[in-house]
Amino acid sequence: MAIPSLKQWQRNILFAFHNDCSPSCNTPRARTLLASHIIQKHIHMDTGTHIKGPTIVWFRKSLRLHDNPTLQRAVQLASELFPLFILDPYYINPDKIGFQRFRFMLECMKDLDHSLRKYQSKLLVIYGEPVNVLENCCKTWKCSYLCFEKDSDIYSRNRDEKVLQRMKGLGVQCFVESGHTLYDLDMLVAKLNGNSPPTQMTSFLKFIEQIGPPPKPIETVRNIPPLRKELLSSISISKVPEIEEIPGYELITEPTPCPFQGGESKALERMQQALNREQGKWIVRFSKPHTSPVSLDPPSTTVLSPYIKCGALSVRLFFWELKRVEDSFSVKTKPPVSLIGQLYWREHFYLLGYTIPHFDQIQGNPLCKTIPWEHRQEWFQAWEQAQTGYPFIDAAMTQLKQWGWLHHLTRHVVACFLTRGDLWISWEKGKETFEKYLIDGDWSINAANWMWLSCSAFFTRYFRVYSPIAFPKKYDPHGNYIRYFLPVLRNMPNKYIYEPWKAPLKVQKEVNCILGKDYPLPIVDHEEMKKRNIQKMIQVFQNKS
DNA sequence: ATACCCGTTGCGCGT
DNA sequence: GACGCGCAACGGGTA
Ligand SMILES: Cc1cc2nc3c(=O)[nH]c(=O)nc-3n(C[C@H](O)[C@H](O)[C@H](O)COP(=O)(O)OP(=O)(O)OC[C@H]3O[C@@H](n4cnc5c(N)ncnc54)[C@H](O)[C@@H]3O)c2cc1C
Repeated sequence: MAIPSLKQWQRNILFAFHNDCSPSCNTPRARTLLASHIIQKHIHMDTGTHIKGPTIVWFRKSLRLHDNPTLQRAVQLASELFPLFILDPYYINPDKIGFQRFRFMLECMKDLDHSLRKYQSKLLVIYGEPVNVLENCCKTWKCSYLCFEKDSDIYSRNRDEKVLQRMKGLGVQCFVESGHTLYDLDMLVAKLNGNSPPTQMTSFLKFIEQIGPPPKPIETVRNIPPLRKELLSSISISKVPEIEEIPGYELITEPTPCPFQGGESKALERMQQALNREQGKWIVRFSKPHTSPVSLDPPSTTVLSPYIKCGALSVRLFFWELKRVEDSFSVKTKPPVSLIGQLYWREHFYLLGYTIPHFDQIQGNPLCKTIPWEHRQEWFQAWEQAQTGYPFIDAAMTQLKQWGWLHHLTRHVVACFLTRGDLWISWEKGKETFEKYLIDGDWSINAANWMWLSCSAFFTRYFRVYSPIAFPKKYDPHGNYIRYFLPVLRNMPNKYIYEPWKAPLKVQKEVNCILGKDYPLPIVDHEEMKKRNIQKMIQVFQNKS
């Protein structure tokens, strides 16, 4: 297949756009509603006062039909519905979004498209700067309404602000619905009564206890109106692209297949499997700190994070399904270690990301301790490129790129190693790497956890340092995890699998792995760096108090 | 004001 | 697959 260049691709899309959307359609339009205003209430709001009109539902996250308040709102308003996804050039860039992350998102889009087609509709996919794309679409389709889900990260909030401005000018009324979090974040902010948000889990739990449980999921939307014929039959404008068709990704070949496929149907299936595991006992015994970082088939946690991140799975649905299972048992684990507890961690970090300025960086972030990290490019590269000489670290960084998902404790070990444990490099750098490669890469959660691990916020006991040797050895004495991701070490004897530099040359030759040639020597001495860095931490904490 | 409690997930050693 | 201690002493919340 011929791969179009970025320019060609844009041209094709614009061409298709003009051909498919002749302004001859004669649909009702609420011309009286000139002022665009945001309605931030949840779904039960009365739409009876609004005349039906052509409506765009702009999908960004929430790539699902179930429990989707934004879609429900759009369907209520629509005389004609345009399900739209915009491929924003800001994101569509292999330096920002890695192969697996982008692949996963495209699979979610394809699944959504597939579901929409059952209603004679489909996902309209357009490449371009969102504000301009939306303006074009609204003009061409003579839209009265635009519906999208509330987003909380900085880029999205700025983008959405610009969109609202532009739509106001066009007289298109916008509806912004909460849906990505358990609770509407603005409702939580209001409940703070001007107090700063909780920074500890125990305080957060008290805070939401007084609010009560999150809303129950709403009915899956089933009355999606058909898409107008010209658009439905057009191939060029609408097709969810293959990853090879995207400029910049065409030459990247998938290293190994990632075991996780995107999409709402896979998400629901995966959730069901988790709920049914050991007839629910797996759920009620779940205790996060006791799950194993090295189990791969199946992993010891749900791996619902990439689905939740894309909104292929609703957190409220997951919450209430967990609640249902828990209610049928008398003995169960509790937050923060339980699975519901994990959803509370997410909510907690979302609220912080929403309210704390510059949450994703050190500068200007009132929660983040300023630690004098020192950037060493060769060390950073060794970490990122799985060349540290510590097999567990390198195996983990290989898994990050191949699968786009790591167990929580594996994230701990590599994050600790990069920052306070060994390399003394800023968590901001590590966060960027994670953001790029993780299929569940999430602005708030990623930043919060990096601050946690680096003792920059929330957690301060800096003498608790993960050993890249002792920690994984507890779970995996034979190093099977390492052997799986680092084939070069596959035949290393158990005795040396975590510390191959200790293998005598004779052994190295026998197993065809010469240190410094086939596999790197360790870039630092962990014991030495740990001692030195704890001393640095003592300095930092003394100077501050 | 001050002391004390306790926090999802450390290590290495001793018992 | 248990637990207690030193490590050297964080910090928000509560009494
Ligand atoms: C340095 C670092 C970076 C991280 N970056 C991300 C990220 O970009 N995106 C992300 O989703 N998670 C991130 N996490 C949190 C956590 O590691 C993952 O959410 C979890 O491993 C996902 O696997 P799971 O779905 O099997 O989790 P489960 O244990 O099955 O938990 C269920 C859900 O709860 C939520 N959750 C679980 N753990 C956390 C947590 N610690 N904080 C907030 N929410 C949580 C997730 O949505 C997850 O899908 C990071 C952790 C660390 C230490």
